[in-house]
Amino acid sequence: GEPDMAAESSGRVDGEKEDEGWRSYESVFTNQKAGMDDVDRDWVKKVVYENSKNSPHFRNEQRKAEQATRRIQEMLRRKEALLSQNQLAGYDQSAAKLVAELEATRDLSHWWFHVDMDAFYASCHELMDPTLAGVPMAVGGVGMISTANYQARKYGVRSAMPGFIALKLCPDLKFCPSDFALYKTKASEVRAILAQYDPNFLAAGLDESYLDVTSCLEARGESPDALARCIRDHVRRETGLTCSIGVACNRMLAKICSDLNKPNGEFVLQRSREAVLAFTSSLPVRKVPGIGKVTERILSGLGLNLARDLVSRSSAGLVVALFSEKASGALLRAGLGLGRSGAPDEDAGAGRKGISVERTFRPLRGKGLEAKLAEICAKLEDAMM
DNA sequence: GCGGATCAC
DNA sequence: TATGGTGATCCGC
Repeated sequence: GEPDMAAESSGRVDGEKEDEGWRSYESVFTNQKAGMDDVDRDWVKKVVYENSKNSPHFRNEQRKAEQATRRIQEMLRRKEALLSQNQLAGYDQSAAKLVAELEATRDLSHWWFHVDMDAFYASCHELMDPTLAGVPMAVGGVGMISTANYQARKYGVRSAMPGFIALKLCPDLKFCPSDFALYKTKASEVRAILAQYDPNFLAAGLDESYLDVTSCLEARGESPDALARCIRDHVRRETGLTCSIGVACNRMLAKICSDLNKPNGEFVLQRSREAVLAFTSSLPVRKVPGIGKVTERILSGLGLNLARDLVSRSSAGLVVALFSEKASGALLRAGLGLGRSGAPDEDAGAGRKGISVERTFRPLRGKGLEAKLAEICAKLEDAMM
């Protein structure tokens, strides 16, 4: 069909240009994700763009992107001002001091496991109906997908994607409505197993847990690799679910590591300063928890693409100069590969600090807005009881 | 103290 | 046809 395609694209009506907007439309659906190595990203990008470009949602995304662009330009202006006034040297000095202080807090004495269930919701449904495992399937509906199995990911279908767009990418996609009772049941089965390796393990959502296995390893006289394999086998044997495990000296690094050999794999980062710094030297900043799409763009604008760049002699001062104290501290820590390695803060998860209910609804053109508000308030009232 | 922005899941 | 919901934190007013 190639000649036909060529004829079609050259036979366009005069003055009509093919819409190339998709090339610059960086939706969240095209970045690298586990199971999506073989996806034709340009094709996905194009399909998402074609199905998005005229929607209110798209215009809102554009508004947000433009605002981020202005923020980045403002930071770059401040950088140029500092450079032209030769003020960076002072920041370089205070940054060097901060980095030294942070380095002194490095703790290599723990072994942390981050256990991350593979495509958790989708895998739960596959357990209930094994025929689902062989076909592309997503949890959710035409409105929104919360996760997709690996069959579906081959087509570019992924979490947080609207189902109607996923259907364009994969017309045979099967949907499973969410079943939180099922996920909670399976999650507690998994947690019962993990508690055998660290009774104080830290659950992060239904499908992620952090385990401090330092003492467990000593008691068993085992290597981290062997224990990770043992836990994954144990979970699979007793629940039928696979997981991936990241192993490192702190929770931040362990979390990054659990993603590296997903699904059904593990990654061990050796417990030495050299190994950690070598790791951050090739680690894209976007992999660091807390650095999202916007911060990645800002850092990229400053020429900072790898975590180690954040603490380099030439740019740590820039980070300190341009970001707030909290933000720069977090960035420098990330660059050094520092993270929490002690027992989880007692009062950190002490209690919920807020409660909210929100609903998306179609435009009401002023009519029925108060009724809608009352309805949502009633749901909030329920949630508070 | 509040609302907007950002981020994670 | 059509793009979720909850909670947390930070920051600038």
